[in-house]
Amino acid sequence: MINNFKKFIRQITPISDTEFEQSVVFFNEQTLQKGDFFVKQGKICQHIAFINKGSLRTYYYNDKAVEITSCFCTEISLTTSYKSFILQQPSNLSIQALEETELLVIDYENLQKLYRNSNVWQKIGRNFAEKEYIVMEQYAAVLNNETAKEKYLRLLKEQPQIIQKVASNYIASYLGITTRTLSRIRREIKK
Amino acid sequence: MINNFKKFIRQITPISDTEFEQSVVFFNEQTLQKGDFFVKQGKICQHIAFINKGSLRTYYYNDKAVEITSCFCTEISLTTSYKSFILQQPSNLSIQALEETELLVIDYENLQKLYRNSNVWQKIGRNFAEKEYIVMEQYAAVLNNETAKEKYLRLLKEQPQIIQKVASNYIASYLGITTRTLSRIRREIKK
DNA sequence: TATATAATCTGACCTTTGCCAATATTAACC
DNA sequence: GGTTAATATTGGCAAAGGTCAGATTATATA
Repeated sequence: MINNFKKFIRQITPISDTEFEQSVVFFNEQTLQKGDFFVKQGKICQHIAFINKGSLRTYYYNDKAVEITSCFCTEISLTTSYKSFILQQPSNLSIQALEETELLVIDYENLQKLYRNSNVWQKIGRNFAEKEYIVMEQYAAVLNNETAKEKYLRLLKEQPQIIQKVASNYIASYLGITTRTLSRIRREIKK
Repeated sequence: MINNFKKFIRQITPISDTEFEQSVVFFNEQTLQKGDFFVKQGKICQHIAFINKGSLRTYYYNDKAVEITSCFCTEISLTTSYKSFILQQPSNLSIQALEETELLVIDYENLQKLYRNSNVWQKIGRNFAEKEYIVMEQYAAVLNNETAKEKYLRLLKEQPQIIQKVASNYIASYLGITTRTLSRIRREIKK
């Protein structure tokens, strides 16, 4: 787990073994069972996690009280209820394990410590924010420009594992469509 | 202009007059006339700008070659083609002045210098990325959950100046609707 | 294996929005 | 002030996608 994390970090920026060792003590291993929550709506999100194994789903309730999946988080990436974490305000998102999931977790205070004391960690933090931005920009462009079918085909291409693993109502809300439409699309595609 | 910028920066993080003076030499003032481009699609975006006065519109062409407005940028905030700037790859966005606009501009190399030498600027950089992320998350949630009418009413409430100032086809594409739909909505609202 | 439970799919119908072309309105310019 | 060009609105129709309830399939449990 630690090694995977080190590799992950080094894809972002060089970091010496020494500095990595000194930093990694602020992280804790955590295992979630399927259905366990990493973040619960209404609570302030205090953690960022590196996903070593497994996957999670991020969701919220919109103004019409409909559950909307906003993200599927998979191995060898980071997850958090980012807005809540940044602003230290109650989360509108919940994050729930889709299967048994191994995490390496740091809390807000310790991360601020790393930021204060290390330009390397500042850079990692900025890099994470930048990447999250790019992902979200792409997601918004898709939502704004593609038809239901196009969105589904895109997901099928870009994250086929998700479609295998995940309930269809989750997929539908992630794509901004209803299960009825999803079902229609699936039938069409079979041909 | 410089003073507005200093105030703006100090809302993000404390910075001494000395450090600010030393940093601000890396920024250049620039004025755009209505219609001038700050960024052109296809070119690598080399700059971030503080908008002291005026406003700009960010747009791109989607897969169907339809022009889509993705952002309206207004006074006392930052603008850039962020993905292009971060990855130093050709921009799919263009950014164009909607009116005469005063900018304070820094280029990529100089900003990297500031990042390298200053934890304060690292923090400013991270903060900018975080904010952009939050804005984009909100935009995606709106696109995913609201009807054409709801989106329009939201814009009317949150950025009424935009609706005054901007051509309706820009507004429509920003909201992910057609001008036909926008026109229908406007008529409805008149009552 | 039978039964209960949950997930998915489908039919019938309805609403919203898109498309295209024509018209009206506004702004720009000589 | 009249002409031109750019913007905005509208009508008619078609298509995409939503709603809801019932049918079907898959999954879990006794």
